[in-house]
Amino acid sequence: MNITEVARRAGVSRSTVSYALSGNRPVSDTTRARIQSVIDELGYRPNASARALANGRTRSLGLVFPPASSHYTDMQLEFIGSVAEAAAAAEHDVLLSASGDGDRALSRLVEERRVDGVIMMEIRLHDERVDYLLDAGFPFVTIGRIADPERTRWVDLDHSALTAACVRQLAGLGHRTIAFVNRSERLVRAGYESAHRGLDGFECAAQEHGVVTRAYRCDDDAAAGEALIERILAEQPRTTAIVTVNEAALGGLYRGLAKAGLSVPRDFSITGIAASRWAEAVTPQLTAADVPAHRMGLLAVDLLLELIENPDSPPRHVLLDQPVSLRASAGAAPAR
Amino acid sequence: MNITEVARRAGVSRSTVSYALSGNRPVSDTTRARIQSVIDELGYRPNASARALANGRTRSLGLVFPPASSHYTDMQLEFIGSVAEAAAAAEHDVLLSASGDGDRALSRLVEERRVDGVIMMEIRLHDERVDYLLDAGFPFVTIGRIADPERTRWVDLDHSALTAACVRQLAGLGHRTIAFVNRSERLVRAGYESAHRGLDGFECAAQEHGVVTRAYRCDDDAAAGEALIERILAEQPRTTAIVTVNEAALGGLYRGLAKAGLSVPRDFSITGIAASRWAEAVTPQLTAADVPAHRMGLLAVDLLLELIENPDSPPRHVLLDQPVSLRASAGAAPAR
DNA sequence: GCTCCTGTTCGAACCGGTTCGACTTCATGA
DNA sequence: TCATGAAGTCGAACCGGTTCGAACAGGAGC
Repeated sequence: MNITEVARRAGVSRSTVSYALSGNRPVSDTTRARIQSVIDELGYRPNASARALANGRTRSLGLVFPPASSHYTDMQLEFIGSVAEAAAAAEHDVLLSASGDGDRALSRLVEERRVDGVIMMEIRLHDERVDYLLDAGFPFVTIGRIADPERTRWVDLDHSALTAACVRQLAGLGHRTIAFVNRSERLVRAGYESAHRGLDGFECAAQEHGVVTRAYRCDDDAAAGEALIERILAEQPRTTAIVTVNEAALGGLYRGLAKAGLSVPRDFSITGIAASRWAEAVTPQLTAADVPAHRMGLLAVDLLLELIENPDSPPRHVLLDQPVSLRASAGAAPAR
Repeated sequence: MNITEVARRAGVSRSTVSYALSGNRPVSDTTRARIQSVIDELGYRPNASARALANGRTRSLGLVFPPASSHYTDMQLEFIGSVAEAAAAAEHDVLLSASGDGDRALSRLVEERRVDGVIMMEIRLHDERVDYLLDAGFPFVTIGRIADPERTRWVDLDHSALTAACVRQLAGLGHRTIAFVNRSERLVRAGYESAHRGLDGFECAAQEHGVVTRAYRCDDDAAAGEALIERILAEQPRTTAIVTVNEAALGGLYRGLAKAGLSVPRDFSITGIAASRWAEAVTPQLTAADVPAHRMGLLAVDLLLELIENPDSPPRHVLLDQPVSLRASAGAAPAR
């Protein structure tokens, strides 16, 4: 059941079938109807590889995400889902590529022309994958932005604005010593964008409000969070609040506080940036800026498709702000 | 930089280049070396679409997962990641397809020959997608098994054995009234396999141990879990323990118990099946069978690749058991 | 010296689509 | 009446690989 068979049964040439399907040239109504009835009868569907070969468009998008060695976060899952959904709505597929530094997987996608464009997650301030794609002239959109963001297309959450908002809120509640719980050592070292900008926003706002701060890095799991609380309280006992961007450690942070005999939010406040799922799972629920992963996925696909359609269009990007959802984990600083 | 260009520069025919690359026919060492040096110089990579068209193998696998309307679980994320990883190791790509009941997306993958085979998640006991693929004679592996599992290939966690183990453990601790927290109404209604087999295992074991039970369904979020606890305690006040297969509601269940003034595990025990990430995030940590999502992903890819290589091989499947990780949420039944 | 075999290479056909140029037909306007 | 053009269709070339059959060379065996 290929196009030749359809043409034969409809008594027309292969090109006429093609034109009837694509609409790229006029086909008479009667011919079109005859072709359509053959197609319906046979259940014909054009072969994707052949079509891609002929017109140079695969109609799939690459989604490059970090390999399993690093822990996944809920934000990533939601993001992947929304990208798949948005792509499907535009009749595109999504090709997953778990590609780390060894960018074999990425170059496979690009150089073998498996996809028309790429969405990249877990961007670093200086990211060789971005340089590679720019060099190759291959269409791409990043989630997160590199240090010099003007030449590229991206969707990003304004992490520094959000952590700053958290500090501002805590300062307003009277907190004077606040700790920052960042992502893992490995990610920070690698130059992971959101970790750095989140920290920047935190420190700037803290300085502005005359708050004493200390920043910590924390592995992406509950055990690390629990251990970190102990360390924070030992190193800076006057700490009365935390701003966290590490949602995977959240449950551990809460447990650590409980173990230390601190009740949230009476004795200790905690805020940050997290997927709403995690923010709502902990008790008391976390006052935090929710990561709009779903919206970011849709936007990334939009931007990429636009770029693929029109390769010469100027760089575009979207910087998302996000209100802090007031839940129950931040309160007035305890009297001391 | 296509194969013609490589052939021209190496002074050989296109077929010789092809044979040098594939090894499907002998090529002299000197010729091979000449070709290789041209390839290195040009950075040539064969075009994936052309290759797929010529030899009928796309070297990609489809991964069909539920659409975003239903909530994603951590198990799914880990699974997706490990599938991508295993596929990459075998030089295959993974094509995501968020396909619900309207199986447009699935038939696109299959009929347009975008993939060589399909892995399907969220299997139902009676699943029309399975019937469709069987009819089409298309290679596939399911995560979870249909009611009549002998004809198909699958990887499944033995949910009934696991929930039974949870009941057995709780019964041994003296609990006499135990509630079961299942997945959402929608999923159960749809015939979602793990929900049904989990419930079966729970009820059989309960009967065996003379335990009073009641089964509830719960939406996949914290708020639903919190509300459910209230309902359970109202409808069956003698309940002293819960078995849950709903990891997304877990945080809410804990919160509900705390709100009711019940301390875990002193006043109330809770066990179940959950991704270890969630089990470890709650306080006290959940005694539960961990979902081996990573292993399941690898196995699914193995099974599928084997089937693609050898389409006539007999159905194979893997039923995974999993020990219950003893953490801190289950204890002796309170004296009454 | 001649045949046969093996190793190596080439040309052509093919996979299943898309697209370009050219050829009919037929209606329109001068 | 005849040029003009638009609508509709066809054949051929092309996208970039793979694979089959045949050709050719050189060495072994007779």
